[in-house]
Amino acid sequence: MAEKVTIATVAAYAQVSRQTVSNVLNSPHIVRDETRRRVEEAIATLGYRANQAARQMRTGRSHLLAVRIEPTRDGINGSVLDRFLHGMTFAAAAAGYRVMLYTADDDRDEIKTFDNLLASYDLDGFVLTGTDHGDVRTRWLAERDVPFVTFGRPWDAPERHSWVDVDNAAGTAQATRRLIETGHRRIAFVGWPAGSGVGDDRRDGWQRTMKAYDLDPTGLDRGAPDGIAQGADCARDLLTTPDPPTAFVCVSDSLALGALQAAGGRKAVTGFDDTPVAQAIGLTSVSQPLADAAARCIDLLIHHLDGAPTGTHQVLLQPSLVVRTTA
Amino acid sequence: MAEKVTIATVAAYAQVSRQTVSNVLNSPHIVRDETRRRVEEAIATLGYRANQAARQMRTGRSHLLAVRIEPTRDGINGSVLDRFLHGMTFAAAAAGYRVMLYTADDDRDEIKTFDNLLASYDLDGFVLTGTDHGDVRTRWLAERDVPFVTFGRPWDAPERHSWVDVDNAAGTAQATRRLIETGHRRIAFVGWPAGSGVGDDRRDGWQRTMKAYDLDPTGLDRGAPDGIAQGADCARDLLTTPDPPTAFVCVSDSLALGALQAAGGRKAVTGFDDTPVAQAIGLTSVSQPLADAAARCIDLLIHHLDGAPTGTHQVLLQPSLVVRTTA
DNA sequence: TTGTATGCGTTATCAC
DNA sequence: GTGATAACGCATACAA
Repeated sequence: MAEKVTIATVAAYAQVSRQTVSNVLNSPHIVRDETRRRVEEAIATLGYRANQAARQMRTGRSHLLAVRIEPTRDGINGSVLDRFLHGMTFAAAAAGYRVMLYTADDDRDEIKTFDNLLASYDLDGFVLTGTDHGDVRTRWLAERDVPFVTFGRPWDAPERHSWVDVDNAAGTAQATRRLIETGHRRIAFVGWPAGSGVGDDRRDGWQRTMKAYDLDPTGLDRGAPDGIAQGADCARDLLTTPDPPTAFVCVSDSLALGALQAAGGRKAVTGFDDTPVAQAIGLTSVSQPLADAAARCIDLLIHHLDGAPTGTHQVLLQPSLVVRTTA
Repeated sequence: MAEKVTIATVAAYAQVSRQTVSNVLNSPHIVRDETRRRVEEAIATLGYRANQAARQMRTGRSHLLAVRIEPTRDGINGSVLDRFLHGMTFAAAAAGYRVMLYTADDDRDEIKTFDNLLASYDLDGFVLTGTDHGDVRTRWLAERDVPFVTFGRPWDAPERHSWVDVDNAAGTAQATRRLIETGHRRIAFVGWPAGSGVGDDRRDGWQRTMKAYDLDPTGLDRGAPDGIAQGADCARDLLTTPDPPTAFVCVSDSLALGALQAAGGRKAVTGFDDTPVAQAIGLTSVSQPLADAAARCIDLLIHHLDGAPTGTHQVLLQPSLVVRTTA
């Protein structure tokens, strides 16, 4: 292991005081050019890197951001978080921050973890993936003035805090439009039961587009919990109606896969999230710009950290339709 | 925000010196029972948690572990890392450690990141997922006495460092046996090109099992880079031979999916990794005990950190075959 | 512009 | 068994 090189080491090497080294690092403009060059050269030669722990003790900032990692829930949607995490880590590193992981069983447990993380590691901020109606976690954080950004907007109060989200409605609208343009008229929607902000938003996009083209969505709407079997059930149910649909816009790749199986491949189907499953079976799906979303989350969070803590910011990103063989 | 509660706060509340509080935390046995109880009560009442930054400055240990997060490579295998990360984070937290993420483009870049992380954050150790022949990363870490554990064994020198791995050969052996027991005799292997430790190991499991049952594997072995199209190509190639196989043991779910498509669903197929794709389409696949593997990695790493740095440890875990509809 | 002194919260060394 | 003191590496107010 290389010797530990501190500010003192650099100072001695560059023949200046420790303070001057600190100035070069934190307020370069107040140091004379020639001195600064000498110090910078010493830093490079010695390979000096500031010790975060010491810096944190002094400044109270850890340069650490936290995000929760969830167990792959229903299996099919796990890669979404994966891509988001990678994007976050990359963007954070570019800004001089690091990402720390934590797990939690539920909201109450997560709040307990917030408390621990804050007390022990002095975390600078949190990125929450997803938020519910009346989220207790965001309230807890806000009450304590802990900086945070959510990926997913708060449905009950859009401007309460900063968030980044994908325009879900635009995604399903795009899928619906594509189906209409390729000749379909009876286009069904296989979604989640009403009540989830994201699901309702995606339903809206389908419904509005249908109406915009003077197509009647009545009776073409089904809702079920996420899952392949549920998607198949919904599709079968729709196919047995008097005037059955010729295409399905689905709220997730899981439901889409089910619909695809039920339809025997003879109907057009679109999914949502562009998961590996969609890529594997050639399912046309709405793709979220996850790396971009992650980067914007980091941007917003760091903006909160660095700049004035005044006001919140919202970012709405556009998804894109990845056309494959099923639509 | 609650007031900052330090050792001094606790000491004042419990009417003892700061040092006594520290003793209660680090060497409880040398403190008188009654005093210890009083201090512990104060800690609980005040909700005191040790400040990691300060502790780290003194002890040189950050209680931080790092792991690399990779961009979902070929799409289909992303969830494996996801599950592993969750398991790591969970196990680490239980032992009082936290997991930090980093990204890297290649080995050289990763080593640079090691250096930065070590210098800036005083990381306690690394978990590397996967290791190649003559891995420069493990050499770099070993040379500097940085504790690390790999998930995946070093193929060139099995006992050079501590690792946790899954018995790949046992996995394909199990799949092959299952196919033999259900009546198949011509069982092909769709693998990766020779040279990758993992791929060769999985091929061995198939080959050995065939021979154990007096079945001739000659001519039933194909190798291709990972991918659905490649799997389909291999399967088609095998199916046009004079005595075509009736079943395919595949080295990955991607290749298995391709084989499945090429065989038109009329042949038995098994995959490897039990990815969401396998779950979605009902593909029989070998499942790795990822949460367990992650926990063992953490165990080994912390053992290195706490205990004597003498000797290395190896853990080989058994995979299990998840039987679905394709075999 | 540069140098000096001080404290962040913790633990280790030493007297008591 | 307990309490004072120093030190970890850094950044800031202040004096030179």
